[in-house]
Amino acid sequence: MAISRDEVVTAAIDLLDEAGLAALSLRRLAARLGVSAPTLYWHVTDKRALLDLMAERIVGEPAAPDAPADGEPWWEWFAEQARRQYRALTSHRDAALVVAGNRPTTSTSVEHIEHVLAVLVAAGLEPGEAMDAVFGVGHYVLGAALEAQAEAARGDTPPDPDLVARIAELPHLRAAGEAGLDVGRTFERGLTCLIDGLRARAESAPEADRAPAGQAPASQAPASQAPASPIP
Amino acid sequence: MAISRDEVVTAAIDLLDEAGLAALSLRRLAARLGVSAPTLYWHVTDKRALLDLMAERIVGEPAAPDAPADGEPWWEWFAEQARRQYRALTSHRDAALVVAGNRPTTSTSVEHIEHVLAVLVAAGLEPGEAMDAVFGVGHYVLGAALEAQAEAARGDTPPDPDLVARIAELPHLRAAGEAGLDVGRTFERGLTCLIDGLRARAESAPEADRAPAGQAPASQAPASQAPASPIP
DNA sequence: CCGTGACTCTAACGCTGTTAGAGAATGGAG
DNA sequence: CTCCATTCTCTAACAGCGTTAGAGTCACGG
Repeated sequence: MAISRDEVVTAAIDLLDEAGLAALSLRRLAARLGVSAPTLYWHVTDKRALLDLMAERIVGEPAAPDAPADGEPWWEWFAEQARRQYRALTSHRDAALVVAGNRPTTSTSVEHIEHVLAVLVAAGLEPGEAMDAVFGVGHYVLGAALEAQAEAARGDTPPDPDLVARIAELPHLRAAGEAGLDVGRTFERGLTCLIDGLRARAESAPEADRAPAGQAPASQAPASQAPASPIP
Repeated sequence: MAISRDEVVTAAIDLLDEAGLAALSLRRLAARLGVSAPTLYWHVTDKRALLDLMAERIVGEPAAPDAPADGEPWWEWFAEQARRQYRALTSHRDAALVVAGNRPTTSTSVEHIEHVLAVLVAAGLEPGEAMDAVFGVGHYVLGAALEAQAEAARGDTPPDPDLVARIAELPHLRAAGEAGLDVGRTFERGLTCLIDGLRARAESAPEADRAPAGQAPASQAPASQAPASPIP
């Protein structure tokens, strides 16, 4: 019947979605493919290598535009890239853990990174700064996705009553709890801060370095109006 | 001889440092304690629970000051909190992975979070915003530590020559590579962006909410002078 | 018709987390 | 001193894991 490597990876991601990372064993994966466990070793060198392939496919899923659309400011476009990655990581169960444990420097995405760097350099950043910005946003997105899924995995477990009692005693913590916690909003707010800071750095660079790419000069402090995303 | 739970956790962290997370098995840990493997189940309910305890101790290690020192701006103090956590996570091998996979809402740290919230609220943030700021910085720190340790774990493996050849063809990526990559500097730059963005948000809040805590009004755009850390 | 490569199989190894249940030490009560 | 309960540790064993060795099947080109 001859299964292919892509089928193995696809089935592995399906199994991940259904049962989670802890239950992703080669024997179960093989059973799902109607095959014996050692057979998988013909298609994949290792379980580790399989996880690498899964991570590569998961982060490679979102087909992101390589540059801002006409009239779109670079920072909004950059924030959208981050949101896309966040969605990719949170749309599969435990995907953030899979990506975190495995090498993220996939060879196929190298061209895409180049395009992102081009946009950031055109916005006024040094190449090294642009690289650090890509990494920095990547770290933030990964950490946020990780935590979001960790909380989702807790889910059923009821919160420690002693803990909630102690929280109720502490005024700021209680006020924050009453304001409601939403992981999506938390992600958006942090992303906004990060990109606002990046924007300030880019705009403080000498004007000569900058291509007139974006528009809307935004001569004031960047965060005070029109942040990357209008979350109240 | 009667070993204690704290001894188990200590030995587990020592073993983690020496051998890494993959080699942290209950049998090896028991052998190091001069004890049989099932004995550990009297001190700890689960391996999962042991990892939780390890995570709790690791993130609880840095004894951070609960408020800015006299004359210290809140943003520098806040950045220092983040650096402390980053150092805690990177000073033990695979510590970021241990923390990532386990519940971070430790009951002992709840008072410390309250103090951080108090400082951020005094700086002009709403309680919900302050909570999101704590989470956001936490996500960033975790992601950065994760990636730093993943790269450290690669270490020996030589980079794919085909990949470096492709990178050499792409101008911005090559320029970024020539500028040199340093995970510490990447972390600092991202942290600066995040905190600058946060600072802008705090300062755009109505003045009435703010206690006259910090100083140095910084009436200009926050990022352009004296960012949280002076990395060139 | 035969060989060669692609693909799959069974059997097994050493390791893992975890449980059952039996023992040794210790310390307070009668 | 004896007895009992608690605390702590042990051996034996289970099911499952990733992984290797090596033999077997099947299609296809010469």
